[in-house]
Amino acid sequence: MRRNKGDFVTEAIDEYIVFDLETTGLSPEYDEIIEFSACHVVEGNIVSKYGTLIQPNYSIPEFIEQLTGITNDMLKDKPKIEAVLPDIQRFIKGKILLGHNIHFDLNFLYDVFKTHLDVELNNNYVDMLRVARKVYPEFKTHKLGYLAKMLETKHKPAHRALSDALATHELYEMAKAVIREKDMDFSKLYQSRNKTINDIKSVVSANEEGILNGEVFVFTGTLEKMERKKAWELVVKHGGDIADAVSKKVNYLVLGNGAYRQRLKGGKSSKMRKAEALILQGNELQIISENVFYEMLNIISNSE
DNA sequence: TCTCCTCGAGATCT
DNA sequence: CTCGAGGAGA
Repeated sequence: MRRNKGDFVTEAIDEYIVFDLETTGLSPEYDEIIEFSACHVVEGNIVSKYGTLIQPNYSIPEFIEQLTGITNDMLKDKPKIEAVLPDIQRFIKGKILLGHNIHFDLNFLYDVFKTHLDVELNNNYVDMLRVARKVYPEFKTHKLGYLAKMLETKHKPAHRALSDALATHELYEMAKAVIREKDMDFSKLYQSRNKTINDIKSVVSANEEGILNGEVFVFTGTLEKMERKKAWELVVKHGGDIADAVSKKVNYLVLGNGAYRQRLKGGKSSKMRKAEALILQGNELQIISENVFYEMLNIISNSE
């Protein structure tokens, strides 16, 4: 499933929805949501809560029953996801979302929104995991349970949606306090080597009607005719999107001409192997040469 | 030396 | 996904 999610928020925020899910497993594709809990926080205080258990279509694995304490028996009279989705939608509408390793929860939620409401979940979000890694780099791990123990949160995570959401809320408020004390620049929390990609996305104005609209590109190998940065700019200018690594959301892997020739001799980069694996799984991803990329943009290719 | 790039290892969610 | 080590080339 192609996901067009919101953007991560780089500044400290005082109003948000902190939420957590329990699911039947780790895969948004094959597993289901069995519990949703969320709190609306304004200026550090919880002003309202919403939560519900959810009956899945398939029974819960025993491992999940053990982990969460949620049993098949507990869910047999509970509403199905379709029935509670409108309430969830109302509760989070227009708000910034906070969660621990939030992409996990966001992906599940995104998919059910798309399937049952035909809506793309595009709320902006903050990932407590990323914040914790930057604020507490000395910690040996940044799991929710470990953070809660080290920082002595009042609410203890218990692999239940509400307890974990409440712990995440406390941790975020604590992290904001540390950031203020140490005068850290919150926007820097998200800086990585990926920065150049984000820079280009924010600086280059995208053409909404561009010929690459909705297409996601990844480059591998050195390009012959221009710097990779320049190629990224071209993609964004034509309405496309760029990524650093091959994943299911990627539509095109562009091979620098050097890599293309190498491929003819059997040499393959890891990006290429990953792309081929995804294609075998039925994903609509194409591997194209640098020259074909220029042709897509109507830039005349004058070699070979 | 500097910059750009690749690759492997380890992490987090249920 | 993110980080660090190390290659390739200017």
